Amino acid sequence: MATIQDVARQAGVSIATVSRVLNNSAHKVNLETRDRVLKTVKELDYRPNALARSLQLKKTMTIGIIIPDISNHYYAEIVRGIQNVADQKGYNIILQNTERKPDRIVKSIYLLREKIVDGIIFSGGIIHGYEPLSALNELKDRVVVIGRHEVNFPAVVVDNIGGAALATQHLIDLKHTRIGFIGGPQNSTTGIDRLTGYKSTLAQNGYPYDECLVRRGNLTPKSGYQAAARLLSEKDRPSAIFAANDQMAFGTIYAAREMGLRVPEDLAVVGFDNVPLSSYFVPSLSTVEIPMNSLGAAAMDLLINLMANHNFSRMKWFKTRLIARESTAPKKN
Amino acid sequence: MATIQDVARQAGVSIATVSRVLNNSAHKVNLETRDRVLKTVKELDYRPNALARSLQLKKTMTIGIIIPDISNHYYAEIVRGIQNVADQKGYNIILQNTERKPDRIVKSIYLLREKIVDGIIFSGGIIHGYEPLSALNELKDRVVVIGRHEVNFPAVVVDNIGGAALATQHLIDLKHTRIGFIGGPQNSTTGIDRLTGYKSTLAQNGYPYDECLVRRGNLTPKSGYQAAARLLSEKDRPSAIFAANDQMAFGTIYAAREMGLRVPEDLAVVGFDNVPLSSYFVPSLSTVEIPMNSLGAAAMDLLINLMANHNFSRMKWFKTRLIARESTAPKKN
DNA sequence: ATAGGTTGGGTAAACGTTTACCATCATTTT
DNA sequence: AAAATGATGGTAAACGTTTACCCAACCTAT
Repeated sequence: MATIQDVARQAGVSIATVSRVLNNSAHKVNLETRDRVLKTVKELDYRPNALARSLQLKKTMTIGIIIPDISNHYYAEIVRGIQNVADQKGYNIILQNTERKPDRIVKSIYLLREKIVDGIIFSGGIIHGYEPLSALNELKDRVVVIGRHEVNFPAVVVDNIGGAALATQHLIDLKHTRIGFIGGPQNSTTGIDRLTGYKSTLAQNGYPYDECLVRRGNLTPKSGYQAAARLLSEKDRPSAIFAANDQMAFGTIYAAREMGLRVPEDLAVVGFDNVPLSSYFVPSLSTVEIPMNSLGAAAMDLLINLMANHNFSRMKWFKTRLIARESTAPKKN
Repeated sequence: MATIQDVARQAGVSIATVSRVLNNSAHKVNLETRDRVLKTVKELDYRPNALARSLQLKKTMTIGIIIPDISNHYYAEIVRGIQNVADQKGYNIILQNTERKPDRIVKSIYLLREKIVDGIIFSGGIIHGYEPLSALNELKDRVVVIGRHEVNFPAVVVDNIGGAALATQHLIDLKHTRIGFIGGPQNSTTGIDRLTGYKSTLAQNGYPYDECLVRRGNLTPKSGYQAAARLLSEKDRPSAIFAANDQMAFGTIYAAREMGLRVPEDLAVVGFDNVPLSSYFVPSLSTVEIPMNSLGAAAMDLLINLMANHNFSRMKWFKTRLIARESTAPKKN
C-alpha cells in the first residue's frame, strides 16, 4: 500500500507538503502544487495509515463498546443508535461482547485500553460496585455507562423502576390480585430495578409480596417458558404475569397455551422492551417501551461531549411508556 | 499512561530489554533482570501501546466485520460465532453496520483499510458483481465473504437454495397446491437463492410458477404482515406460505389470524432461520435451520488460515435442515 | 593462554504520520 | 534602499514500539 513517501516522491514535493494538503493545514501551499499532490494521491489510491496518524496525534477516532450480548435486540438497538451518531461524527467503533462473563469484561477493558480507544461506552449488565469495573478508572473522563451502575461515570439511564411500576400498575388496574414476576439475571441492575418496580407497586397498592410468585430467567424465550410453566402449575396460580423482557413474555404465553390457558382471558401477560415482534405476536404483547436507539445515540453524544470538554451533565434519564395490547385486554363483562 | 520508556527507566534497563521480557523474545535476558522488569510493569500498570506496536509489526490483530444489520438475529449470531473464535485466537473485531446502504458499504471498506485491519469478513447482503465490492480488491488475500457473492474471495456459504427447496417440498408433501412466497430484499443473494429454491421445487413437482403468489418484504415482521395481508386477500388465496425468514413468517401468522384464518388448518406457514423464538411462537413455527454460529466461526477460521498461509480452501458449504412444527402440522383427517 | 561460544544487555533504525522550525523568495512598507 | 512581511516549501523531531546489530564478560576446550 502506498505511503506518504511514495506520494511525495512521485509528486516531487516533501512529505510535509503532502500532509499539509491532505489535512487542509493552515500553512499555505500553492494551488498548483496542491493539485499535483491531489492528483498523485488519486493515482496511487493513497490512504493515510491511521496507525501512524493516531500514534502521532494521540487520538484514534475510535470508541469501544462493551455489551453483554449482541444477539439481544435490546443491545443490538443500542449499538445501532451509537453507530449512527458515531458515523456522523467520524468515529468508528470496536465492539466487545462479554456474555456477562467477568473475565471477558476485564479482558475487554484492557484490550480497549491497549488499542487506545478515545472513549468507551459501557453497558455491562452487571451489579453495582462490581470489582472489574475498577479497570475502567484509568480511562476516567472518557467513559460513559448505559444503565445504572453505581460507579462514578456519566451515565445514560432508563427508568426501569418506573417502567416496571407502569406494567405492574396496569395489571392491578385490570383487577388482577395475584401477579407473577419473571425476572432477569440476578446480577444485572436492569433486572434488579424491574423487580424493585414490581415490588414497590404491589406495596403501594397494599398487596403482599409473595416469593412464590417470583421466578428468574436468563432473558431467553426458553427460560421464560420454563419459569412460567413452574409458576402456572402452583396450586394458587397467578392470573397475570409480568416478565422482565419480551422474549420471556413470549415464552410465558407459549407455556400458558400449552397448559390450556387462554391469554388474556385466563392469564394476562406484560413484557418489557417492545421488540418489533411484540405487536405481531399472537396475541400481540402488552409491553413497556424503551427508546433504545435514542439511548445509544444519547450515550454517544454524551461521550463526544465528554471527550471534547471534560465537563458534562452527569446523567441523562429516559422515560418508558406502557403499550397495552391484546395480551392484557380487559376481561369482557 | 506509562510507556516502555518509563518502565525501562524505573527498572534501570534499556527499552530493548523491557520489550524482550514482555515478548518472551528468543534473545535471553537474565532471570533477575526479568523479574525486576515484570515487577516494574506491574507497579506502573504498564500496557504496551498497540498503535506503536502494530505500526512496527505491520499487524494489528484486528479484523473488520461488515454486515447489513446487527439487530437482525441472523447477523447477530454470525458476529457471535466470529467473536468466539476471534477471542480464542487473540484477534479482536471492528464492526461495521451498513444497513445495506451502498455508500456506507464503501465507506466501511475504506475505513477498515485505513485502520489497517489484518483481514475482513464481509457479509453484505448485496447482489453479485456489485460495484462497491471492488474496493475490497486492495485487500485481496485477507477477505472472507459470508454468503454467495460472485466475487473472487474465499467464502462460507449456506445452501439457501437447498433450504428453500426443503421448505417448499415440505409444503407440497402436505398436499398444498397453491403456495405463496414472501421474499427478502431483491438485491440480496440470500433472497434470490431462496426464491430460486422455491421456484425450482415447484417446477420439479410440475406446479406452475405464479407471480401473483410472490411478494417481497424487508425481513421485518411488519413487512411480512403486510405482504401476507395482500396475499391472503386475493380471490384465489394460497393455502400455504413460505416466508424467507422467521420474522416475516411471524407477521404472516399474525395477518392470517387477523383475517380469521387458523394456522395451520387454514394456512400452513414455514419460515427460515430458526430463531430462538420460533419454537415458542403461537403456534410454533416450522422453519429451516441454519447453523449461523458455526457459520461465523468457520468464516473466522478460514480468515485466520488465509492470513497465515495464503493458501486456502475456496469455499465451505453449510447445509440446512427442516424443522417441522405446529405451523405446518398435517391436516387431521 | 587463546580461540570460540554463550549469555546478557545496550544502541539505533525503522514503521508512517504531523508539525515546529527554518529557509528562500517576492512583495510591501518606511 | 533597507527592512519587514507573506507565501511557499523543506528538514527533522516526535509519537511508542520491535529488533538487527554490536559489544562485553564469562566459559570451555584445546
